[in-house]
Amino acid sequence: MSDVERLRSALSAVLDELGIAGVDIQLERPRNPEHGDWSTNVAMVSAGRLRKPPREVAAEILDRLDLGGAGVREAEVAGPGFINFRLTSAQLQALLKRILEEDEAYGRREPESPERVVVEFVSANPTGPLHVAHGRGAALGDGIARLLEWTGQVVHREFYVNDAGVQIDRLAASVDARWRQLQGENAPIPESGYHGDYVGGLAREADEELADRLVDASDPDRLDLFREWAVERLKADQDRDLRDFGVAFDEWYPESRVYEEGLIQETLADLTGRDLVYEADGATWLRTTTFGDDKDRVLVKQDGTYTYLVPDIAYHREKARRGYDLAINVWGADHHGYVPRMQAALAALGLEDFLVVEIVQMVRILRGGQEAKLSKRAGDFITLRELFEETGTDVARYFFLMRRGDTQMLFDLDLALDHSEKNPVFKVQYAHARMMSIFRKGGVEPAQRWSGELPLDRLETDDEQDLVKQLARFPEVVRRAAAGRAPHLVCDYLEETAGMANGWYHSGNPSRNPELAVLADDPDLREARLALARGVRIVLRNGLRVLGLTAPDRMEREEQG
RNA sequence: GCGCCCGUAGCUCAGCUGGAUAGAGCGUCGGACUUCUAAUCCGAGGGUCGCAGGUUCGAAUCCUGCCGGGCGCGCCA
Repeated sequence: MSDVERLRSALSAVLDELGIAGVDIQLERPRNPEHGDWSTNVAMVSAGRLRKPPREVAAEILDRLDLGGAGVREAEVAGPGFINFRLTSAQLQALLKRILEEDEAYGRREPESPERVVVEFVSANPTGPLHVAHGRGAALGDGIARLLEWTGQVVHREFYVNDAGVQIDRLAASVDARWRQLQGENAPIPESGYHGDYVGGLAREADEELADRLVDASDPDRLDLFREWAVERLKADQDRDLRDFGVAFDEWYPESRVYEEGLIQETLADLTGRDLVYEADGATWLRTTTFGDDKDRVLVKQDGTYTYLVPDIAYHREKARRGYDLAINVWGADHHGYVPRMQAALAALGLEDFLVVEIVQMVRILRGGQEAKLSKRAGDFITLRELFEETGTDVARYFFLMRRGDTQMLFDLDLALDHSEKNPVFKVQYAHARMMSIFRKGGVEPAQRWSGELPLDRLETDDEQDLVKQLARFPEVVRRAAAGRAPHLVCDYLEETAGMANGWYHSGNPSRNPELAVLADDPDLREARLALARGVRIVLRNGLRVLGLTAPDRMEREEQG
């Protein structure tokens, strides 16, 4: 049982005695250390029900509380009626022991009934290289997936491949135009086509790989060849870019499968059966307004073709049929207006609350204080690969994750390329490497699991006790980040933890304060501090893993010149 | 015009299921420093939380209205 849980159950018992069971017990860690390790507002919340002033209620609660049993050293009524608690040092030692015992599992949880969650992200059209905005979606989607895994959910990472739409026709036409140019024809790329330099490269490669099949092909056959070849080729490129970025999908679900497996007809029949479809103006409409959309939506256009909504509904209906409890989609900001109609359509199928959409806002890249936009390769955007090859994958991922996904972000390339501790990624990784360095220096095997008794009562300084409390917060940070699908909370926590650990380490610089050094002469003190260093190491490593970053044993010095 | 997101220190951003004196990093300023290999460390200054109302014992946080910025509002995808 953790420190909070002990305290919570003790408080709960008292509330029972007072006849106000069921009051929501909020325990929080006060910002101000003078307010103790834990603080609760239960007295203020229940003052109304007891018809007594909050401070009086607080005093009464304290009177009945079994402090020792709750792992509390002292408690006090403060301010308008807060009750502040300070933990016993035995309780602090127990917290650290738990970290050392759980080691690689510290911060993980295993719920009784795990949910099956499909996280769909990136889902870029296979019409060109991935750019930085896709990178943010990739980092965030994978970060959310990892958080859910750490909280015990069963996660499936899925990429929806739009291989059947108009965009693909345009891609094929663009490659075809480039190919005909190679044959000496005057064949301009269609206005609505793809004009990036990479299309020329595709045409040349297709010419080599498909050579003989192209020569005799009719115009429509050649377009089909290009369509099929280019989609496979670009999909493979995207997959390679993502893997090199540390993101691996469990499944690439092609839109064409929705058609091939007859899901369109099934879905339309399902909706029609629910009396939610009607004909008007020569088109077929879905009554999404019944489910909160601001207007009804067309399913089948006047010309008899489907709107993009149809395959999308069919696809998400299929996700539910595949047995997932929850679908999380990470979408670009340009699709946010699409969320209400999609959710309305799913609600129409009895799938309300099945789909959660996380919106990823735009990324601007800042280099040398100026906004960078141009890329030689892609024409009008910076590719994801260009970015992470320049900064390294750890840095790029972290920078995307350290901001909330739903706000626009400025990606400061100068800071990303800075290898000092100004760069938050390196600050955290240095702190980890620093602990590993101490282990090497101290002749300790870091992988070895802790067992037996440790003289943890020797951790007496404020820095040390604060650090233990900080490490104890980690599981709660993971839980909150997962619940809010907000990896940036983990980044904030890691930076704070690294800062505290670095401060602790530096204060023990042997040239200044040898008595504070981790590797102290006193064997017990040394052992206790090494245990704390190991706790720091565990939390930083696990935190970096949650984010999908490496936790280096040592930092490589930059090459000269 | 309507909808969504945003507006917090010079800059980039946390904090937003209401809680005690609003935080971090960078930059600035002032001191130290050559190691427990570690590309430094310590400290200081810096805010009408866009504006105005409202709810509340208590509002950066919730509600309303403005102002400013971004995005979206197709029988396009």
